Amino acid sequence: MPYTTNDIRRVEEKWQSYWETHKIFKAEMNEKKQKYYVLEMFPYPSGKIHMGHVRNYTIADVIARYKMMRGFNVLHPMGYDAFGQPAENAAIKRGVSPSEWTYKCIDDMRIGLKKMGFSYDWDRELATCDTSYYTWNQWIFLKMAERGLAYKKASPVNWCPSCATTLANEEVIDGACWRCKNQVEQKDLDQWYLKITHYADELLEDLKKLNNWPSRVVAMQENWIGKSFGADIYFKVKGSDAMITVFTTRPDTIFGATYVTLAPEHPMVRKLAKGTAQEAAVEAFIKKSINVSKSPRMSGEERKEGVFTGGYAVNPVNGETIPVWTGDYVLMGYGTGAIMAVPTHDQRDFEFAREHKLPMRIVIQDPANKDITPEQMTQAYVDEGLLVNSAHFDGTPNEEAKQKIAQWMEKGHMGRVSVHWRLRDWLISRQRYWGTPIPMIYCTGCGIVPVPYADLPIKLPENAPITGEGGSPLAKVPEFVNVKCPNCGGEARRETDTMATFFDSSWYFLRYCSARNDREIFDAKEAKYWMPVDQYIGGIEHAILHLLYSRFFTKFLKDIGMVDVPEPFDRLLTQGMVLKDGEVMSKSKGNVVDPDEVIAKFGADTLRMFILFAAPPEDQLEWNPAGLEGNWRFINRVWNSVETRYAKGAVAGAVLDAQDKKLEFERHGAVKKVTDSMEGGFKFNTAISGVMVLVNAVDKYKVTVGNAHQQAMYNRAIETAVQLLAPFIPHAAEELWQMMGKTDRTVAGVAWPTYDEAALKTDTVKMVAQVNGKVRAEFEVPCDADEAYLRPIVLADESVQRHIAGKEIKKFIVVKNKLVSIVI
RNA sequence: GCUGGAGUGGCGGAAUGGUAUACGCGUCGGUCUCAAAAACCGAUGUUCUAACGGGCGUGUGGGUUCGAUUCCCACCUCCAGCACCA
Repeated sequence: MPYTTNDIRRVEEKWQSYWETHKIFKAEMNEKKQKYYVLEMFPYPSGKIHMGHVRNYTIADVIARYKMMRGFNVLHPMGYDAFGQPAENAAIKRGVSPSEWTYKCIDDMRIGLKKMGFSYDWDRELATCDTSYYTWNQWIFLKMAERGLAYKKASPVNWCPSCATTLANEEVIDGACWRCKNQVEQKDLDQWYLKITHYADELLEDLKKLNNWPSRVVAMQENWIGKSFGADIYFKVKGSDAMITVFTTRPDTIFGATYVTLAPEHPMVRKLAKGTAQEAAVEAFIKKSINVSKSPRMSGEERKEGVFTGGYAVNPVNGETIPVWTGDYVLMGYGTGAIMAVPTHDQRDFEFAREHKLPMRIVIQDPANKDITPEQMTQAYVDEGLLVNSAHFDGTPNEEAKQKIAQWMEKGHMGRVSVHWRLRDWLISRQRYWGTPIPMIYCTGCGIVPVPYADLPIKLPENAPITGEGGSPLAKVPEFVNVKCPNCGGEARRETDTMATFFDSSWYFLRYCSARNDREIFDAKEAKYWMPVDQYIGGIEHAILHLLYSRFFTKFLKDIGMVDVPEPFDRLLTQGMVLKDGEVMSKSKGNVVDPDEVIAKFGADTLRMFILFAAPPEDQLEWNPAGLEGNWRFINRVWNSVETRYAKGAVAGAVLDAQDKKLEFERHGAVKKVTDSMEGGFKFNTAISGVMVLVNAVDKYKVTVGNAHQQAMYNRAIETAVQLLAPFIPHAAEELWQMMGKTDRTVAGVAWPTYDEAALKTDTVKMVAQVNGKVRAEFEVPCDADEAYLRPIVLADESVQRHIAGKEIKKFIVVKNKLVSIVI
């Protein structure tokens, strides 16, 4: 009887319900047991689960089940990243409330997750839009505000006119909104920021601890934080007391500075131009540069535009007077918004200088081209060399001069050694409804007053008009806005901005540690036990922001004594995309495969197995219906083997014949292979192939009718195969386990099989002989045979003889149990 | 440009110094059947040869080694991320 579609449905429903009612996967703190925390990046509840979710969570589930069989106390929770804009869009489009829409989606997702048979502790399920969760967002915000890490600042922000909201720098991609792809504008607004830069050094330093993260993720974070060493240099403005501070990573080139360039937004630009012939030109240039959204300015392909400001500055190291320009290739947001231009040794300065006919001076000599003049240069010389035209530094190697000149300037008050970062503070204000209200109050008398902790939570009002236009919906709810000042009792207004949703996902892994705690954010003792997350699994798209923010929050919560780990995620696995016909599966491309349909036909086990077997977890996975059927066939073969050839109660004898030994060899070998594949970085594809090899051997093993010994040998081998398959195809494994009469425990709770090295040793071994690196013959020889034994046998071989052909043997190399290499 | 990764049969992939292509898919042949499907058995890198046997073969070119998919050097191609960050 094959494993029919009806069997699949019956078996899968049976075991899903068994696991749930018996709370097989409930996690409880137990100091005596070693814990293992497996976590997948929780989903945004937008509807049903898709193949990307299925892959992500199947990977996590196999790890969780495997670790449980290995005896760990496993925490494997699930929840929903439930605040966000799609809920508001749905509200506008369909007239349902964001809350109603979101909870409906959560219900749909939960059904999909349960159908896959994932081993979650459902008692810890959470949704970030629940008041019981976002209360603690507000708590964290207030704690940060107390320490000056949450602050309000008027500043130019990225404004998406289509979404009518501000965006973090991270949410602007090539000058467009990451969500709606419309052009982003610059606008001055009062906004809340989190001071992530306070942790810049720690966030960078501690990357060294993340040895079990993919190197590219670490590299991306390093890049994003962007620490640059160099010097700030002070240029006096000619004819005034004003000063321009520039930042450079190349203080060794200071004697080659032939002009200074300011970002168009730099406050000195207008001051310098005032009253000069350049005033009108400068004004026009500022207008043009600032109004143009960031994208063309940042694209790097544009010609470098700029104008002379009309002012001059003095190079502090040589007293030289040089012109001050403003140019669009200098960014206000990095460094000091001002640079010293050294066209001979910086490609951007070189292009700008050529474009605007500015002077150049060589200060680092190209050893291969010593006599070149600036006029002959076709590009900046940016490699190493000795300093020239640099007063008493002439002849110094430039790498050495970087430090020497910076220190010399610092001593002479011409500048100072400095460090600048790319990382900026995190803008979290959103003019949106479906998010956590920021717990702040504006009082005309007292100014900005934090909501007292006792007044939390500040609940989202249910009746806010959501139109997608005209700013924050909360501002249109008078009962929400109008409030008494907690300080003086006078009339006051609530903050109507909500928090960016990345805030919610920056600490949810901590909430899972005690998800039902209604007295505090989480139980510190539970967090101490469960943290850090041992294995985190998710998409590469979160390599920078989500992971950086989570690391930031963990460091903050450590500083206030809530957690004791410096980093939240010990190991990180970034799973690859699911493709169909070479393209990423997506609704917009119309090439999605619905997990539900696959489950209906082949079952969740087959789907799980296909996804794990078809590619290593980090690689892209090409959807392949034929492969899926192959995996279904395999499950069927195992099912048939148990159903038709397994017989309970057989007892093995003590003596093993050659066939028995071969089977035991395969059985122990498979345990080793699967265990090694799991331990060595979760190579599920090779783990599964290991079980397939065993099943092939089991099928070949012959049981003579009535031979109890052989029956017992057979039983043992197929039992091991089912155990090894339990993490991968849990439903079928449970059913087979039961069919084999193992009713005292579920296979999910049974111990992972072990192997015996002795069983992997055979009496004889096949060896090959190479002559000059080419295989010429095969031999069956006793295990561990040495050269004295092998030499006469190998040399007597006809094929070996032919290839030696009377020539002198220079070397005779024996690699134990593998090969003999003869060199002639 | 910078950073990270990858290049192996018809396809997904395996092997991290020792018989390249495990395992699966596909294809071909066979058994069973009135027939088909399913299932099972066998073959399957390429090339020369009637056969026995041999040559070639892991992106390209070098190197180290008795032996290289694996280590080293140079290059090519592709993918991903960042990008006028001074």
